[in-house]
Formats: sequence, structure tokens, C-alpha cells
Amino acid sequence: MTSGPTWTIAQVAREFNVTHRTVRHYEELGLLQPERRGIQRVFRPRDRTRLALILRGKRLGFPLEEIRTILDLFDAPRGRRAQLEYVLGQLDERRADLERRRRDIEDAIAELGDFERRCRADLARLDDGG
Amino acid sequence: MTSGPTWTIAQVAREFNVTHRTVRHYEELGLLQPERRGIQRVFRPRDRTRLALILRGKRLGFPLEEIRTILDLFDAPRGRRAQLEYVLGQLDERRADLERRRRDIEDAIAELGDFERRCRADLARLDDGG
DNA sequence: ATTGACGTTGACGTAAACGTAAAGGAGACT
DNA sequence: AGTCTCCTTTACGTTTACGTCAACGTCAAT
Repeated sequence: MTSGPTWTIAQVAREFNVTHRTVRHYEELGLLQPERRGIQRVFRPRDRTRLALILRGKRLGFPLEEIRTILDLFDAPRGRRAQLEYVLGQLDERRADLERRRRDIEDAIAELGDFERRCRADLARLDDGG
Repeated sequence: MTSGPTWTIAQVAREFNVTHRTVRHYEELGLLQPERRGIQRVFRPRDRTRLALILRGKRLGFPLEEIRTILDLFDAPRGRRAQLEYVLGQLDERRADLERRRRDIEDAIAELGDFERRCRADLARLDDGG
């Protein structure tokens, strides 16, 4: 199970367009847990998946601590019924949050569209020779 | 033009569920410019509209400085052609950004959905008597 | 006249998310 | 052996977005 492709910190940093410091910071907060070969970090596909999720979470404006709880959710042991029901509850909350955000975004896009139309109307008036 | 409803800082703070300090901070950064009656701030409908936009921007994870440039965009004088074309260009960038975010959100919602289905399958297996 | 509610301006404190040296280990080339 | 390159940890600095006093003005009610 310790086979498969691996990456160094420099490689993942370059690939995801972040700094070494950022990657290490995520590790300090527990968002990443790369293996070690001696003293050096070894990144596997799982770590890259996590990093991608972290960065998307950041683009969406989530704080790192919240991102960590979401990542933990995906990794939680789902053996017992109570655990599964807890996870399902959390997922519902997460989804409701995301859907609120989507509505905010759609509202914002619509408002930009309205404003853009008004600007274009102004521009047309200038063209007509207002 | 100085008629119409007005609000105090406490009233807008309560209504939008923020603190006085937050409102003043937004004023310091130039996101709000309430009038003054003597020394006290007087908030008009325009200020409340702005505050609503600010808070939505924040929910979407935009930094306050960026929110300010967007608000400024809405207020920019649109008299000259060059100005209008600049504004239209900025609007396009903004919209592209928002649409990227929307895609991120939709991806995230879809992944949550996948995971939820897997959890429900696990739960069904427990019910069946796995 | 004093109390209380509400407002004001500093100005220092804080949490998050890194940036940025400083100082050094370890393997590879020349 | 010396120099590169890449990695490491430690630790203080920075920016953003406010929180949190402190010290004070003002108006209405008691």
C-alpha cells in the first residue's frame, strides 16, 4: 500500500500554485498529513485530492478550520449507525450553506447583468448622438 | 433631497446583525459614507443598500477592499464613452469571477451529494442486517 | 443635577493566513 | 572538498477585519 506515485513539497506547491509555506501551514492545521521519508514530506494522490479540496474551499471563502472539519467528515469512520447519522446531518448543514451561497452568487450575477444593460443603453445613446 | 427615512448607527447595526464597530470600520475603509447631523451619523436608504451589498460580498468571501472597488463601480460617473467602456470591462471580469465561483459551488454540492448517497447506502446495509 | 441611553473618537488587542528571513541538514554534480 | 539545489524547523512580521476598552459629549427623564 506504500507504492504509487509520490511528489515532493516543491512539486505539489508548483502544481497547485501555492508556496511551500502554505502547504506546511495546512499541515500544521491538520488539513494535510503527508507521510515522511526520513525527515522529508512525501505527498501521495490522497494529499493532492485534499489540497484541491482545500483550495476550492478557500476560493469559496471558507476559513481553514471549517475546511478541516469538512475534510474530517469525509474521513470519519462510518461504521456505527450513530456516526452515519451524525455525518448525514452535517452534510445537510453543509449543503444548505452552499445553496445559500449559490443564491447569493446568482443574485449578484443578475444585478451585474441589470447594471450592464443600463450601461449599454447609455452607450447606445452616445452612439445615436445624444 | 435630504428628506426620506433615516436611521441611526444602532438601528442599522441591529437590523443587519452587525456591531457599531463593524459599521464604522466600513466607513473608515470608504465602503459607507453616511451623512452627519452635527457629529452623529445619519443613515439613508442608499447606505442600507450598500451595507446589504457589502455583507453579501462578505458572505461570498470577497475582501473588503475588493468590495469597495465594486461599489465604486456602481457609483462611477458614466458620462464619457471611455468611462462606460471601462465599467463594462470591469463588469465582465466580475461576472467571470462570479461564474467561476458558481461552478466551484455546484461541484462541491455535487460531491456532497455523492458522499451522502454512499452514506445512505451504508445505513441501508445496517438496516438490512449487514 | 444626576442618571441612563446612545452617540463619538482614538488606540491597542486579536485571530487567521500566511510571508519572510535565519540557520541548517542531505544528496548530487564538478 | 566545495558548491548547488532542495529540503527542514523556528520564529518573528504582516495584512485583514474587526473586538474591546477608555474617555468623553449629549439629550431626555427622574
